[in-house]
Amino acid sequence: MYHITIKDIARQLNVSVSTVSRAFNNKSDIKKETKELILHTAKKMGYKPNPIAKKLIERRSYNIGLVVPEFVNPFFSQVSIGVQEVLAKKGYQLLITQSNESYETELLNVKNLENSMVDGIIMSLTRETDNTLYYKELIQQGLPIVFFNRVPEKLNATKVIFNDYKWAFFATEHLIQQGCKNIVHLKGISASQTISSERSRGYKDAMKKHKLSLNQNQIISTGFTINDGKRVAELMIKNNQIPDGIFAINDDVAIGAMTVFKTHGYKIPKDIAFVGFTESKIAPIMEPPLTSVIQPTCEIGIEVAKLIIHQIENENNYTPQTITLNGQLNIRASSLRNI
Amino acid sequence: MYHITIKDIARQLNVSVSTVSRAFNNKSDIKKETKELILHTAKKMGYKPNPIAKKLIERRSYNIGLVVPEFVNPFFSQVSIGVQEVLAKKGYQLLITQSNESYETELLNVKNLENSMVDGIIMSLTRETDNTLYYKELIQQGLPIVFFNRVPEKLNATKVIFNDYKWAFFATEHLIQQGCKNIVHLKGISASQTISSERSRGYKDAMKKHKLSLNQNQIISTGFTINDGKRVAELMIKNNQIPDGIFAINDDVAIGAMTVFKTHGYKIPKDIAFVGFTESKIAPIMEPPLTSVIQPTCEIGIEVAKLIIHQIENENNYTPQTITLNGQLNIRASSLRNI
DNA sequence: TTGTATGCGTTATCAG
DNA sequence: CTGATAACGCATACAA
Repeated sequence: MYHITIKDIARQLNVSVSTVSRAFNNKSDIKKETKELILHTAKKMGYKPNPIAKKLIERRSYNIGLVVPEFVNPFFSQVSIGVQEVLAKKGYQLLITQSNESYETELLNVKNLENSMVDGIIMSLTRETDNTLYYKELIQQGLPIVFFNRVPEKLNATKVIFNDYKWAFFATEHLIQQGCKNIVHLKGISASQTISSERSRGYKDAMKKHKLSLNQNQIISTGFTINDGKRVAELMIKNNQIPDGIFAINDDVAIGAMTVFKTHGYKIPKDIAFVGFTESKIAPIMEPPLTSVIQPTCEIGIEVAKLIIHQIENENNYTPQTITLNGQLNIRASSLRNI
Repeated sequence: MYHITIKDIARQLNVSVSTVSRAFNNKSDIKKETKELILHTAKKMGYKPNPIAKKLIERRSYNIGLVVPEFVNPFFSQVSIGVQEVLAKKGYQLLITQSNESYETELLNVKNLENSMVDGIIMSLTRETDNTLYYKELIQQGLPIVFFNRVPEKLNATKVIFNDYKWAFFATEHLIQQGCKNIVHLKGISASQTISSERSRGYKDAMKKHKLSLNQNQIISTGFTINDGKRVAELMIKNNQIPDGIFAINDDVAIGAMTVFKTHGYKIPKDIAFVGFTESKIAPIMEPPLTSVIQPTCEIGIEVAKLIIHQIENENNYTPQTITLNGQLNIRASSLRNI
C-alpha cells in the first residue's frame, strides 16, 4: 500500500510542498487556478492526507479511550453507540477496551490507552474496582476523564449517572401500589458499588414511606446473572420464604428468579409480582412480560461524549460535574395485578 | 497535558537524543550504565514513547478498522471481542464502526477508515449491500480486507464464514427426526444474501433427503426481528396453515413466532416444534427453551483477526482464502418430542 | 502568490 | 560507545 503524499503532488506539478499544503488548507492566499489544479490532480492521484502526520504536529491523537466492564452486556454496547455517534462527528476516534469485570485488566486497559496517547478516557468501573487512586492521579495530571454508570463515589470527577435511587424508589412504590406487602429486594453484591447501594436505598425508602415492615431477610445479596436469580429463588422456595413482590437489581436476576418460581407453580404476578431494572431485550417477551426501568443508554453515551470533548477542548477551564439522567418505568404484566 | 519526550530526557541528562533513543531500543551498543541511567530517569520523569511519531516513521497506523452492520446484535459484539483479543496482543488497535444496516453508511465508514490510514479492514456487510465494486477496488489497490459472516459472494477475497448450509441441514433433519412432517422455514428477506440462501438450501436438502413434501408455501420470507416472527405467525394462524415444525432463520424470528403460537394455545413442541439459529441469550430461558444452532462467535473473531494480521504482514505473498467454521446444535425442549 | 526552512517525536545512518 | 543529522508527512513563519 503506497500512499500518495503532498510531495508526490508537488513533484508532479512542479510546485513546492507548501503550495500544495496551502491548497488543502484554504488559509493563506493562493492563486485560484493553482489551487484548483492541485486539488484536481490530488484527487486524480488518489491523495489522502496522512492523519498521523497531522496528529504529530497537533500533538494530539484525536483518539478517545473507552473502558467498559464487559461488552456482552448490551447496556454498554448501546452506550458506546451514542458515544461513537458524537465523537465521529467531531473527528475523534474511539478505542474500545473491555475489562471483563477485572480490576487488573481495567488498569491495564487504562495504561494501554495512556500509552496510545488518547486525548481522554471514558470509563465505567468493574464491579470489583475499589481502588481508584490511579484514576485520581490521572485526573491530577490533567488527563480528561469521564466516568459513567459505575462511577467512583469518592472521586471529584466528571460523571454521568442514572438516578438509580429515584427509579428504584418508583419501582418499589409501583409494587406497593399493586398491593404487594412483603416485597423482597434482590440486590447486587458489593456494598461499595454506588449502583447497588443506591437502588437498595430507593427500595428501603419506598418501603419506609409506605410503612411496610422491612427486615434484613428482605434484602438479599444475589449477584447479577440469570443463574444468580435462579439460585436465590430456589433458596427462597426451600426456606419457604415467599414474598408477594420482588424488586431485582436488574432484569437478569428478575428473569432467573421468575423462571424458577414459575416452574414451581407460582403465578406471576398474582402470587409474586416482579420488577426488574435496566430494561433488557428479553423483558417484553418474557411470560408474563417483565416490568422494568429503562435507562436512556444512547443518551448516556451522547452526554458522556459531549463532556469528554468539552473537557478536552477546555483543558484548563472546566470543573468536574455530575450529570444525572432520568429513565422510565415500563410497566408490564409481571407486576400488574389489576386491583 | 504536556508529554515528556526523549528530548527532555536528553536535555536533563546532557546526552544526545540518539543515545536516549538507543536506550529504549536495545539495538546498537550502548554503555550499560548510561542505558540504565536513561531508563531510570525516563521512568522518573514519566516518559511515554509517542506512538504517533513511531507510526509516522513506520508509515503504518497499527489501526485496523472493523465495520459491522449493527452493534446491538450480540453476535457482532461477541465477534469483536475475539478480534480485540488477538489484535491487542499484536499491538494493533481496533477502530469499530457500525453501518446500521445501511449500505450508504457502510461505504462511508469504509472511506473514513481509509482516511484514517488503517492497515486493514475487517467487515461484515449490511443486509442491503449489493454492490461490492468499491471493495473490489480496495482489494486491487492492495488494502488488506477480511470479510466475515455476511460476505460478498462474488468477490475473490479472504472470508471467514459459518457453515450455514450444513447446520441448517442438521437443524431441519433434527426436526424430521422428532417426527415433524410439515416443516416450515422462516427465511430472511433478500435472496442475494449468502446466509439466507445457504440456510434455506440446507433446509430444502434435508427435506428432500427425507422425501418430505416441499412446496412454495413452506418457505416464508419473514425478516429478521421478533416482530417479523410474530407477524408471520399471526398470518399463518389466520390462514390456518399450521405446520408441525418451524425452522427459523434466527432466534429472534423463532421467538416471535413461538410467542404468538403459544398465546393462541398451541403447545410447543407437541403441536409445533421450533428450531432457531445463532443462539441468543434468550434461547435457554424461553419456555420451552429454544433449540438453536450456536455459532463460535469468539473463534470467528480470533480467526478473522489472525487472517488480517497475516495479510498485513505478508502483503505481497498471500492468496485469498475462505475459512469455514463449525457450530453446534443445542437441542432443547422446544424441539424435543421424546418420540 | 509562491518557495524555503523549520519543527512535531522518533528512528536510522553516518561520523567521530 | 556516542553525537549530529536526515527522514517520516505535513503545516507554517518567514523570505522572496
